[in-house]
Amino acid sequence: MITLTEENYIKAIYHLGKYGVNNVSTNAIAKEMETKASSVTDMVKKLSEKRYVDYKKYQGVTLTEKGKEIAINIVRKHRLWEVFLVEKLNFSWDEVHEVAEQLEHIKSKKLISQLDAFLEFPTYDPHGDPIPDKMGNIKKIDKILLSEAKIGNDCICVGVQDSSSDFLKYLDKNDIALGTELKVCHREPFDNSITIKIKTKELIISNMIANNLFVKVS
Amino acid sequence: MITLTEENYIKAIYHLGKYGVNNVSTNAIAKEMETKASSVTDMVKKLSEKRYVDYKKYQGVTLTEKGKEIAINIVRKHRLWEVFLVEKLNFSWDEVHEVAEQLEHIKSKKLISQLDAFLEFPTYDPHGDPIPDKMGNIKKIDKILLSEAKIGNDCICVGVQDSSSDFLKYLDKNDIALGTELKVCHREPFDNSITIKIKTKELIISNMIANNLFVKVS
DNA sequence: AATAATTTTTAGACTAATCTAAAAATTATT
DNA sequence: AATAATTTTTAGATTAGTCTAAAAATTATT
Ligand SMILES: [Mn+2]
Ligand SMILES: [Mn+2]
Ligand SMILES: [Mn+2]
Ligand SMILES: [Mn+2]
Repeated sequence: MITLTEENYIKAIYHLGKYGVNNVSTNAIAKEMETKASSVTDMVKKLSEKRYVDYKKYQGVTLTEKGKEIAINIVRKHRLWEVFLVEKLNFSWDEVHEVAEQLEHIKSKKLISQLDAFLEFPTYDPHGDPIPDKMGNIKKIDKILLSEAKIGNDCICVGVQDSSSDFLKYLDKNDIALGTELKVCHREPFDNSITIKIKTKELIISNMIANNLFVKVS
Repeated sequence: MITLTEENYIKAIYHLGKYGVNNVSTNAIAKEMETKASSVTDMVKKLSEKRYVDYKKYQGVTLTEKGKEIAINIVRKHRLWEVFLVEKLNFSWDEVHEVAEQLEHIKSKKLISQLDAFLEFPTYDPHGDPIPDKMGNIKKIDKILLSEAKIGNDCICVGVQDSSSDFLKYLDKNDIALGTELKVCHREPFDNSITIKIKTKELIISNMIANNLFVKVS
């Protein structure tokens, strides 16, 4: 049996290892899990014994196939629940994460397959993140950060890097949602802020904002 | 903060104290929780310190107002989730309990109030048990056990005492569901089995079955 | 190559929840 | 009222997960 805490560690390792990093460090995990490095070492030993990770002292960890499978299944559950909360229970996209963190640990194969069907097999969650299918396959889309778009580009918002409530509320306030079309008009060399145009309205956004919004150039 | 385990103990004490028993014994709790009496004593002390129960050594426990509130809220969540699973996710009534046991511990006020609204404020769960409202009020209906009905009574099934999978599947097999109308035709003195008529079909059911089915005499 | 800084691991302690075995209290039976 | 049976509590261990402080290993800087 796998515990809730083990699941959370595996998920953290998965997220940290996602972008090419294949030896996730103890400190990185500690930061992600908001715990101490010594606790991570203990847990990592246990995960290693249970064959969820490969671990060599001082060398960090990588998920085994078994570990990766578990991680992807948790991510699938998390994102399906987020869709449910937004689509069926009228949550806004900045309210769902916390609840999904709890719901993702509910153990029932049937629950998830029925939920998936009930939601009509969604492929993206409310933040534009792909939902792994039953087999663990994840659809990749070619999105770039708005900060990387070129002047003159016509873009469509497809996701967020950061899904903190503060950031999502900022987007709401400025009428930016997934699917919103915008044009990159100008980049200010001094601070890398950019001017974008949504419909007829111009808006200046900081580099930090642009660094957290994914777009597709159309 | 209240732990998942504490919630389960409080719920067990609530269920055991429901029918007039006001000093729930250590052994009764141990049996309900499938644990040892010594573990119960430890937990009961903790619940007492946290003011969820009143406890005097060797005298059993009763829930405080605070404890009762928590218990009722868990029951509310459990039953709402059961309705969700049956109505929206096509679970059958013998499959929901186990999953609801997990879902009842999810902590989010908004989740439950939105779920309640989404389900259109149901008052009974799939087993005929009343769903407490937001304020903790529980509707009482005058149901009796089928074993207590008199010969000649026209009845309608309104609930089950036992909601084990075996019992519920027996009912399914014999086309007995909540809302099913039946007439009590005969009681066999030897074993207290009774003959009932559903529509035109006669069926003999054991005393044990009749003891676990709630009906309303119409 | 030596030293300094950082990261990681170990050692030992703590809390929550559980267990077994034994002691104490209560309840039932003679 | 004394004894027996049962229930409940205590004492002492165990496991999961966490922490602080110190030791060991790795990496960076001179
Ligand atoms: Mn999320
Ligand atoms: Mn998300
Ligand atoms: Mn149930
Ligand atoms: Mn029920």
